[in-house]
Amino acid sequence: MSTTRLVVLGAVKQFQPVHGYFLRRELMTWMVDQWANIQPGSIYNALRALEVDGYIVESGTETEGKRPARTTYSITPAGEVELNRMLRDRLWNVAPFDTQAIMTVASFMFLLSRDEVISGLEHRIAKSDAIITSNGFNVEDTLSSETTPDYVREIFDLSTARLSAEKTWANALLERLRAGEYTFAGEE
Amino acid sequence: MSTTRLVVLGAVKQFQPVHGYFLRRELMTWMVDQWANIQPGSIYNALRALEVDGYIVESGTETEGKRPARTTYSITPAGEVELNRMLRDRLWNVAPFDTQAIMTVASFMFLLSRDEVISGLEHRIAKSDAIITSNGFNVEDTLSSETTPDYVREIFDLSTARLSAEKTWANALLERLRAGEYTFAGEE
DNA sequence: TGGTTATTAGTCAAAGTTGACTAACGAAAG
DNA sequence: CTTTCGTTAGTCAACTTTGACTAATAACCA
Repeated sequence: MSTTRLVVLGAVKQFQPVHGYFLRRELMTWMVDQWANIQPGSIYNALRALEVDGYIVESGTETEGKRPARTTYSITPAGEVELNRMLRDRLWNVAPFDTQAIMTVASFMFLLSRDEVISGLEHRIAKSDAIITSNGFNVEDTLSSETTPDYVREIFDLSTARLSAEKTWANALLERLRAGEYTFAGEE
Repeated sequence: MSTTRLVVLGAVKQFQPVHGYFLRRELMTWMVDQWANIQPGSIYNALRALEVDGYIVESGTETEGKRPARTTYSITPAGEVELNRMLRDRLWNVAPFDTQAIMTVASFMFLLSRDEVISGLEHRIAKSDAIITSNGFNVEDTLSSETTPDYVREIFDLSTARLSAEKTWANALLERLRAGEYTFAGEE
């Protein structure tokens, strides 16, 4: 399932009952449109698709004056399950060239419990170390291979640089989470 | 113009006359399918679209035995201009959440001259510093704003972490480029 | 020598994305 | 007081992406 659907489903959960235009504004203030490349039109498409799949339901159609009608949506129990599954997938899995997973985690981590997020981040850090090591061997192979061009090493070097940066960020966040920053699922 | 089209156009330039399946294999050994999320089907679509726009032309249709026919393509003068324009755009412009531009630069820099790439990387480093500074002010604003949730700071922090990592990578590459590593346009 | 798998080369329907467009309303400016 | 501009709320046709599918040949292996 795509980032767009995860983002829209997560936002519906937080603001339900909610209509498309509200999500559009809200996602902009979170900068989600920036890092996930979500254009307005995609939000309405995601809402329709999520409804077809039974993850959200239409919970009303309001009309203020003669303005265009607003269809509002709410999450279903199946939607809650799917949302947690998608979020958990992003939290626990690290891929060498996936730049959106960690952004999704940063934006929606509070939908999981503090304990799970802390464990997940610790696991991400370990997994990142493993990928960094593997990137090093890939660079060696690239340089000694006759079919792979040498500059492919730059792609692995960039992956390594980014994963290191994300590790630094994750460590800083971990410390703040352990100190009690932010509010997570089941708190208050 | 999208990353897919840039990547396909750049690869056509390097291997012309070239058919879709060759590009598919070649882009895989460069890991382009990984960082640019390019599936096989997208390559054939990009080739058709680039032809319609006049950036490449069909330069033949080979048939070996009773295998499926292979349509081969070559770049046009208009394609060369457009390719340089797109590449230059990625080299000289930095955006806070754009993760593909620098990957494209790493993969296709040798299509520009060594001097331009060196100047462009120097400029990218300066521009990244500016965005990092601006991210800092954005975090301040986020924390003091009543409408923007506090965790949006994590998104800016991640942007800063990544830009720093890319700066480190660019500096290391710059040193090697100044020392003569790789072969660029107009060399040999 | 016959069967299975891998490689070559691509197509296509379904799904998702893009960004320009409509259309009503409120507020500000001249 | 009316024209202009921004905001609200969403649609839609054109385009791109996805990934499962076809269909032939080559390679392996018992």
